Amino acid sequence: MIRITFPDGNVREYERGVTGLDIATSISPRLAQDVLACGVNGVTVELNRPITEDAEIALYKWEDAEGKHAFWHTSAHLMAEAMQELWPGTQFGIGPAIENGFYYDVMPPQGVAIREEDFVKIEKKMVELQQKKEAVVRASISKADAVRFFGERGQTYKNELIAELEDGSISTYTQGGFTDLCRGPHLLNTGVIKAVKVMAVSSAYWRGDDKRPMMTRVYGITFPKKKMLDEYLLLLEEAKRRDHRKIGKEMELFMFSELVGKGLPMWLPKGTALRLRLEDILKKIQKRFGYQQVMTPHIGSKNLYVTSGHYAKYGKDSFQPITTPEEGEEYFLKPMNCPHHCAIYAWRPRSYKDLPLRLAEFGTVYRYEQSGELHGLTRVRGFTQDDAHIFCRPDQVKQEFLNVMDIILIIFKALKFENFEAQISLRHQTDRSKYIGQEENWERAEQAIIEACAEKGLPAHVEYGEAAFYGPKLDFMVKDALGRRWQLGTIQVDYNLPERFQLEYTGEDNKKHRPVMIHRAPFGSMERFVAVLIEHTAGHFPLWLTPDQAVVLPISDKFNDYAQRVREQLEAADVRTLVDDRSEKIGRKIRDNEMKHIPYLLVVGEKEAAEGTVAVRVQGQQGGAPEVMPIADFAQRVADEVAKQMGEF
RNA sequence: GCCGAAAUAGCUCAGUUGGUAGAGCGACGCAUUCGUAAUGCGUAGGUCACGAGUUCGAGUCUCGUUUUCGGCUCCA
Repeated sequence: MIRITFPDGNVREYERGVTGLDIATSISPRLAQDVLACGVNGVTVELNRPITEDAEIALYKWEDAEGKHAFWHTSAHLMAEAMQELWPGTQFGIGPAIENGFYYDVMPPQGVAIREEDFVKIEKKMVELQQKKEAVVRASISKADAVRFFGERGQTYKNELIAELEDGSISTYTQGGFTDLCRGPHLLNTGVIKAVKVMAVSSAYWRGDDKRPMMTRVYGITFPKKKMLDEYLLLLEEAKRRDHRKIGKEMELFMFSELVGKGLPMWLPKGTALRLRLEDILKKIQKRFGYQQVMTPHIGSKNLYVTSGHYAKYGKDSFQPITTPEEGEEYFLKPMNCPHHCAIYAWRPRSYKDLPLRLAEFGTVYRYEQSGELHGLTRVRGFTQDDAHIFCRPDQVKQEFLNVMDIILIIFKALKFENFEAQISLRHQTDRSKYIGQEENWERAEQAIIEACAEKGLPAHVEYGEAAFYGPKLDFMVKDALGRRWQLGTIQVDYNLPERFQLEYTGEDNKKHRPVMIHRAPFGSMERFVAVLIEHTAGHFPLWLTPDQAVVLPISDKFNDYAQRVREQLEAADVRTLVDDRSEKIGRKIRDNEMKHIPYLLVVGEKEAAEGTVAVRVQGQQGGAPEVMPIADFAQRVADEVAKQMGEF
């Protein structure tokens, strides 16, 4: 008998050689039906793997990441099997499960190109194969046998993978007529894959290397129930509706111009209004936290970047220098604000009494992003960071971190960003050759970050080896409508720039010391933040942010003048309104969703015409009578709501 | 940057084997003054992204360029 420990700490005894499925069956038939994979001492394996010694076990269902992973990994094999049948001679690369589904990199036979038209064909074949309910069989195989097996089938990519594996650790999985080199784990049977959808096809280099052959990457997703697929597709539709590029256009927030240049967003009046409101709020908070606003030029001399070290590292891969009539004079568009801020620090001798010195700037920077990387407002070539640099003593790092975290959390909370993650990036645990700065300072800063997170009760996961060479950092990631993770707020410790710029302060001991620099940007960049904010709220911004708080809608042209007067009164009371003197057109606009992001609809007309009243309808409210109230009351209502939303600040 | 797809009116899109450029919405004008997501009629608006080529003839076929989209790679 062996002892099996469950996640809740329960222990049960089973026969030696018991499988995950046996254990699930012993608990309940329902569980046996739902379980997809199991974890044995932290390693995920298939359900029929015999367990031969005492172990901690976890049973994974669809709801668990591990269960989904096995499900999709097996689905990738199923898709490969389908492609092998459709296009014999297809060579297979790798086919992993990903966050939403799976993909398989394949090299179709000469003359075959997999296109969107083929998706249905692949899906049909997958369903056909799935209905055979083929068992997925694992086999351990020697390296020599593996080489022979895949060699005979012309699977050169597989052979390349095998070459890197250790003999004795190689396994294959077979279902029906398809055998794949794979570590697993997999489902026991393809029969549970009830709903399949091929999502996309694109290309990817073999092993991500642009010197290697270009393979066809086919993306798919599968579910144990048809209904779940339908729901997922609906979610994707919803995500498309929330796309910041679409809403940005609808709301007239920003634009791009081929004439101006790619990746260079321009903020339209409404977008600018929204952005300025965000900036104002942050400025207000920063003032409270002892920041000083500065302004610096958009370009800097080559020497500035040679000093900072950025020239050596990025000079060739950035926007190329601006030259002047003067021989040998070169300037660069600034890719970050730090060097300028360092220059401000060095402007005059600093005392320990000056620290922490917190310099803030909404600084527009220019980075030469690869053209294929550009994406709406989330990845652009010109953007504005809500930047600040804190120069402080090493022992002040923790307190400064706590303060910055406060700022970020105030903002995230006010905007109801709950779906964020924090990541602490520290040095590699063993290899510390690439890091600059004193061991003692690193140690102290890393500890400070960890402690600061703990003190704020912020769940953060630690990534070793992810720190920049110049210092550890804490990043805040938010998910957008499509589940993509975007880095927004960031706090980074920097030992490098103070060194390179020879920054100093005079300490209590009357000796020169080197300050620590902290980079921080709660929003990250205004562009990306607004993009994520749009997708997060689907364009329904908090009342204090939205460019138009209300539409004043005359029921007929007879009331145009009245609507105009109502608007004036509201504007005088700081309510931002939009008015059109053609009621039916407004109606159409709203129906066509051009104004669906404006929170209030104010109808003015005869019934309400008692001078000084409006009929208030909340956007999205269907039917029913609007609420009639005096104009002043509405203005008060908006003011109250805004005050409530801004109470945090 | 690489692979693939796309680009037609302000917006969303149609345009069938190459034969005079289309719709809905929007804009503008006229009429309507009507009762709670909303009227009718009309007008203007396009070098079919740009540049070459094939052809009697190109939105449609070929090549190049630009931009956008989906991926890859990269990311201070």
